[in-house]
Amino acid sequence: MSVTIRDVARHAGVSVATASRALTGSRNVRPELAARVADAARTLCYNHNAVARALRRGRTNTVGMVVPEIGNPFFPAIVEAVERRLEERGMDLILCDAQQDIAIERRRVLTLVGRQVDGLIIVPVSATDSRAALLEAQRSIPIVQVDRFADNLSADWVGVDDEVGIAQAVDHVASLGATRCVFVSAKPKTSSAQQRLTGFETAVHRAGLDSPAPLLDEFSVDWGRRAALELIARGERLPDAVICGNDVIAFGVLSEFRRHHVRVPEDVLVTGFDDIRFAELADPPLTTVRQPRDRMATECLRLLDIRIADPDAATQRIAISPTLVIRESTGGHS
Amino acid sequence: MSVTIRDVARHAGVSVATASRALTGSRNVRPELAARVADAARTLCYNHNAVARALRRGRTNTVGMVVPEIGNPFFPAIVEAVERRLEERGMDLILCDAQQDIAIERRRVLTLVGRQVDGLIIVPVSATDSRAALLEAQRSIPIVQVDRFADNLSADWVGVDDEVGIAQAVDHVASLGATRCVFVSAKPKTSSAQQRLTGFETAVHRAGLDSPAPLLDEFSVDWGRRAALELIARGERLPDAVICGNDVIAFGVLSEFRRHHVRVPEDVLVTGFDDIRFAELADPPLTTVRQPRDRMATECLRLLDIRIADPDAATQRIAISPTLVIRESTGGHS
DNA sequence: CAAGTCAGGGTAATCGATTACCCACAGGGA
DNA sequence: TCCCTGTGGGTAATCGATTACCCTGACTTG
Repeated sequence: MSVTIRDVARHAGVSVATASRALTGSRNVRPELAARVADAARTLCYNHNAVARALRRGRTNTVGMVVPEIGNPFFPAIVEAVERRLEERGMDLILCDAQQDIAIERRRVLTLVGRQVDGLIIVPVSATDSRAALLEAQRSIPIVQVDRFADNLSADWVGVDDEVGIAQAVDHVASLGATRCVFVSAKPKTSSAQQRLTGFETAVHRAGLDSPAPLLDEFSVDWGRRAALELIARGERLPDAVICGNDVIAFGVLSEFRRHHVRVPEDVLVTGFDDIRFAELADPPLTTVRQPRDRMATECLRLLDIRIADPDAATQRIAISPTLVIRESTGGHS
Repeated sequence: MSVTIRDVARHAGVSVATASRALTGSRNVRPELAARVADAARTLCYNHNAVARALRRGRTNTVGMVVPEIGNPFFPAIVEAVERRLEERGMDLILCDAQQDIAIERRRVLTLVGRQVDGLIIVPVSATDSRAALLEAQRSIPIVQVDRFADNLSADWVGVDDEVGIAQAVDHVASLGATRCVFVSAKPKTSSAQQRLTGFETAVHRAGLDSPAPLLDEFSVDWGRRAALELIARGERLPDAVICGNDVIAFGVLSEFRRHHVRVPEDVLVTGFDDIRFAELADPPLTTVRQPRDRMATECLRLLDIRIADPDAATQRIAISPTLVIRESTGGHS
């Protein structure tokens, strides 16, 4: 059914070795023969079998990527940046979704290893529970973590400095006169959630702000809504500012505040984290901490290159400083 | 470096055939030996080489998927639904982004073919220009198109009935008293854009509405903004309703209207298409046409199964009826 | 002119897993 | 007892491309 290099070789009247060499350019071939091979390949519509090539070469020219859940727009944004970089160098990306489930994540990772990808880029689902699978995979292929990292794992990482990012948000609302400031984020099951939480605590302490107990559950719109409802339902005075652990939470908060006629920024300041594409389209447009995705993607592939070249190179953790983007949810002007 | 089935066989003191049979269960093996093999595999941390298996079996247990641009949240939503279905049956997904570029799309498709995926699910970038690559790929593997389809291509398709969807939106605004109704969408380079356009024209005609020339460019937030600006800049009376070709355009329109103090729905009604996750979080929450993504994913895999089983089965086009979700952008209540 | 070098061709080993094919042996039936 | 069948084991072919290795002939060089 499928056209193989044998067919091409026969059609061109040369050996398979010559056909292969002509097609891949791995060695010189007399121009005349090369042309015959090229013709044969074209007329037969030859398309090389990447599986066979990968088996022989032991490399696939492909990197695998696993994200916790593709439904959170922050991840497609990273994926997009990585894809673009890979595209430039003619490599492919195999993308997998872990559906926020460490069992699925593990299966995906092992599948990618079995598929002989040249490297793995992963945003781990959990700080504690993703470790095992990564440790196992690491014995076979280079791994670079992005955005989040697993605890106690000696693997490269690139992300933003979450503590600095949250501190920027806190300092910003403090400078606007906020004195009571609540943090709505995810349970510290991921490194991001952990670091943003400690970042928040450090920052409010340093700024001398009053902060009720943080509301922690998960990075979702729905949780943002429930948290906002809870704040409203408490009946006490609303905080001056709600610092959200990421943008989707902030979306939920904004939406629920709007529904209950809590005005942002007049009554409460709200900030997010990530600067996903829709942040500037929220009502009001969301002040948030921007993660420099292109920069992250570039660094990420650089780390991967280094590790592919030398699996024993010292592991690096690169924390890029994020920037605060001020919009109307804290009174900025659009 | 890597543990192979040879190592497992040696360690268990059996032949590779037995090891393979024990591990895959492809034939009976004496329980005692099976246990030895299982032990060996466990202690050596054997992970089968999917590349070698694929080469031998000619199947990969994997489907490939190509989407026009993963940045548009509608596509990750479809991907998510497909992934979930595949996960249920223990298959993998290789996802690629075509970056809205038919050259890249072509490369991705051929890569997937070369990688021997068992089937290909694609949302074609262009109605006219995606055809060639798909035609070529079709000779090697089963293809199912989702959401959009390529012209003159005999391939399965599953999507929503765009004409019906747009008609629902038009009828809805007409029932609310709108008499002047403008369509903001993408140039008819994709089947969706084409069908939504003709759907719009048919519907306004049938409803006897007045409609200025449609504003057509691309499915992006930015175009939504520019289109809204243009409507405002014209200086004439704004239309009663703006029907958008998809949700991201509607987001742009809403955002620009808000910036210019055009009230929605009081001054203008606005509708979208797709019902992406953020549609209900827009300000005001967006009335839109919901695409039943799970249903589409299910149908899509069903079609793929049929085609894998019988490559010569008659091609099917399944148009699912979408439902209108009424929210505040047309005066509905949340 | 002999020896050495090099370019370019072919043959066959190789990557790792699966499986077609063959063989030995046990058990059953005539 | 002899033949037949079924079970479970091993050996080696196989998937398709790449490439190690070998060989031939042309060209250089002393």
